Amino acid sequence: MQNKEFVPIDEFSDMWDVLTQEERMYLRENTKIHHFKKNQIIYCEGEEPSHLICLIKGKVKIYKEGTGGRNQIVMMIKPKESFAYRAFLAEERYMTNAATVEATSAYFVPLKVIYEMICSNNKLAFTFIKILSKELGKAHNRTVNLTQKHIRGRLAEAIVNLVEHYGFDDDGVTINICLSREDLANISNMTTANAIRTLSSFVSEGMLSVKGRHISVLDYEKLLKISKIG
Amino acid sequence: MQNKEFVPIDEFSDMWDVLTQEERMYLRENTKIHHFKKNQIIYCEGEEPSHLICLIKGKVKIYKEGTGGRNQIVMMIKPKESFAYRAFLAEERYMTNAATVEATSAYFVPLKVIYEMICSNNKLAFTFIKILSKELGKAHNRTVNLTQKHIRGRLAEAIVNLVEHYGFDDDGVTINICLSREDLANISNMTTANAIRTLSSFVSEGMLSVKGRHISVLDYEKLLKISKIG
DNA sequence: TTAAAATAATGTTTTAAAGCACAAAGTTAA
DNA sequence: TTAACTTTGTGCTTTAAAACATTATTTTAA
Repeated sequence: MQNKEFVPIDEFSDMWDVLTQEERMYLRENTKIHHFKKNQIIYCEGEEPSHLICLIKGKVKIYKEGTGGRNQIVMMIKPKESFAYRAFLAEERYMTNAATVEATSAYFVPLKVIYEMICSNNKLAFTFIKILSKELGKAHNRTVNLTQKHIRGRLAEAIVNLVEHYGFDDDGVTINICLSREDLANISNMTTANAIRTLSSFVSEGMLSVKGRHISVLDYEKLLKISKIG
Repeated sequence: MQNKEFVPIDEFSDMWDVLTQEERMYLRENTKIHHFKKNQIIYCEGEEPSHLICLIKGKVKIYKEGTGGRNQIVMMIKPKESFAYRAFLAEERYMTNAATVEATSAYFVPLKVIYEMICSNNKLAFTFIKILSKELGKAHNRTVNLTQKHIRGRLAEAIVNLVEHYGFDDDGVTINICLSREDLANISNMTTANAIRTLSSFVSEGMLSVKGRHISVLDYEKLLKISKIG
């Protein structure tokens, strides 16, 4: 069941540190690995949740389809993070879609295995409580940011969040994620044309430099300031 | 510690059904009751969370202060619901403010008591997991609704949500909550003037009738349709 | 290696909603 | 019972962002 290329799931992400040796084995036995190409859909709104997914490598966007084909990205996932479990825990169907933004490998754990372990291991239950509480706080923040800030503030904040989440490449300035202008727009709640325009003005103001989809941050302080003022 | 006017907290809200007899006693012994007048602030952004609050009677708004004095109401609380615990579970300070919208009584339970019980009672942990998961789903929905729908859709949706949450008075049409136009605007992400205007047009279109702050729903289907189309 | 498609870039027009200003009606307080 | 204040209601003006249109530039595929 385990792939020899990869370490076992319980050693990969520290969210499983709280498991007993027995539980770790149980988790390993029930974990499978799946691979996805770039821009592949992992799950869709309305489907029944079946697995917790823990990213090994690659990047994933979680988004909701809005009116008129405009999507809203509600969160971005990076390696070691898990997703696709919320709907199950709420006893709902998926309310979001998940798609890769680059080639991706991930552990798949049946949600009933997760459920059993949450029921028998308090510490794991608390791990989920904490993750969900933090996510809920972020979601409230995002709502206010996206509804009250102007275009420049929204894009600046989106870029700041990408920096904080994915960090920089070895050069120390290039953000370690490549997104289309459309995805950038869907994170910042604006049209693609406006994302392009606003990104260009950030470049001409000397805050960023852009090479295709690679964004480098030249003046982080200024970016932060714009993201706060709105 | 208990007030004779009110039933014990564990009998009042069914979220405590999962507690053992011993835990119930422990909960009761540590619960106090507080009373608030209309428009009183219960807690503020930045404060250290100390108590879980369970509403006995009255209504509470949870809101974030936005730019330029415009607040965003992120949720409304009704009797039997609990709040003020998210920040504690996420090990953060409050990110929101809470204020009464009418005279309110509430149970106050120290969060360390809640923490102890979550750690010792898996079922209670799961209760919180489920509540948080559902809230997170709602928050994602709200984000998309508030960012993508137009004014009429946003207000219609806000009113639909109020109906679903608070229900009707005995007459079967008047929504069982009275909010200022400003609060209505702060739920639907618009200016007060636009809330007033849009509400008036809903009235002149025969969907609603309004007497001061009392809103009656005359054509729920139409309201629902507008809330969905945007 | 050309064609087709997707993505990026820019200019122009339109519009939804904010901003502003002011009046009327209710409330609260002195 | 005035006065002061808050809330509600409207009209007018401005503006931020969407919508639309068109042209480059990449990327992908045939």
